Amino acid sequence: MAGRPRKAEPEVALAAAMSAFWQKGYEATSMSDLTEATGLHKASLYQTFGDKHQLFVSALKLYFNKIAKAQKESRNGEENPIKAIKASVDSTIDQCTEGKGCLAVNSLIEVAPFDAEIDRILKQFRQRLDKHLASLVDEAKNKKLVAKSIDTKESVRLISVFLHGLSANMASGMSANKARGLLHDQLDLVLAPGKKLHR
Amino acid sequence: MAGRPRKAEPEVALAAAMSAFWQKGYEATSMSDLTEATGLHKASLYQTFGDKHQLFVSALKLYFNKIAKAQKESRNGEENPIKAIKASVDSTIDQCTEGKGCLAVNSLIEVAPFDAEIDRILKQFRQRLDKHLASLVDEAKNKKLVAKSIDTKESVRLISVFLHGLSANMASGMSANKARGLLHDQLDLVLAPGKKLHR
DNA sequence: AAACTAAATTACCGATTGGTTATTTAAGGC
DNA sequence: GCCTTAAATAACCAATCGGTAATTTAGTTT
Repeated sequence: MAGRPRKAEPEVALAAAMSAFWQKGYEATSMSDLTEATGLHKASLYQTFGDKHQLFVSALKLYFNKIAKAQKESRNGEENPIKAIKASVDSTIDQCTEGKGCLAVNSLIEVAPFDAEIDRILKQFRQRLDKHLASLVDEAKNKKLVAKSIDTKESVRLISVFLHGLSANMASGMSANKARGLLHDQLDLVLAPGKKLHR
Repeated sequence: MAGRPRKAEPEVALAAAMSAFWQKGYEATSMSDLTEATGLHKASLYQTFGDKHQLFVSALKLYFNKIAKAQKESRNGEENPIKAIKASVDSTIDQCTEGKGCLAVNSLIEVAPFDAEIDRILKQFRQRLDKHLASLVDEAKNKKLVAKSIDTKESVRLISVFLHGLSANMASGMSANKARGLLHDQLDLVLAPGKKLHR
């Protein structure tokens, strides 16, 4: 019934592959980069995950689960929806690494324009994150912490686009601290227009 | 003194190469893509522009001249510095193409993290654009079209990061119109906080 | 027309690419 | 101990990669 035991759980290898794609991008990551990162040999990778493209899709989905999980856990009992919003977007920044940025944004630029499947996955994921943010904004409006006149969808868009910009900047060296600072200013502008920036 | 005449001016070939890099990115653009785009044979490209990396550097610089020129021309006698700011950032959006985004932002993510020279060039270019924006903001402050309490550098940063985000979104399909709309909202938030968004 | 010169072209290079096939190794079931 | 099963491995593949050397073509100069 059982054959030779595998040297590593597929999830562990997949996490390593994700990290490799994250660091170098899809095109620049060769199969030999992936074997080095995972510790598995080439044929084992093909047997377990299919070809390079399928492996990339799986890595992206793993990345999404990571982000979504961090986003959900970020609230952690926080009652104030404004603080919950801050915690949520902060967790997104924390998942970006200085010098690597966000795998989803990187892929949006590098591979989505030529790959309908990746494009679909990325758009779907973005929608999920945006809807989560929107529900927090609506909650803040209900609790009168944010003016009713604020357009929820528009506000989320302004924050979301800004996050994309921060990811691009972190990919080329902006520190997480700097990014968080800018992000908080953006949040204040969008959700509490007129409030003085904290600098 | 003179040898065989070239079939195309180097600038024309360079523009074609730039377009190829813009569409597919640095890694994914092969030398054969470049020969096809330029109409020149491989050895001619090497003779005229050096290797692939040097060609890419030249293409980036051409792109910058294009953007900077469009930015400067965008004012075109406009007296109102607020309108000049709008025109300036609009010209940046106009240089982004739906499905391609901005070559500089794409390169910031794809190649700058692994290429010190490209990183240097991109940072230098970003500084030039930001300084131009900053001078327009200061002008607006002097003419009392914008509150003196506004922090120029911070405002420019918020606009610049937002532009990066728009580029990422345009690379994966956002229309130029949509981008311009979001950008104008962002400008209003940053430069005229408290003003109602126009939707 | 012969000499000179620079661009265009062809042919070629070793290395690496993504991907496959055949073989070996290491476990459990009988 | 043998058979089965599944994972690891090694050997191999055509195609393409970026890059170069040698040759041909098409002009100008004298």
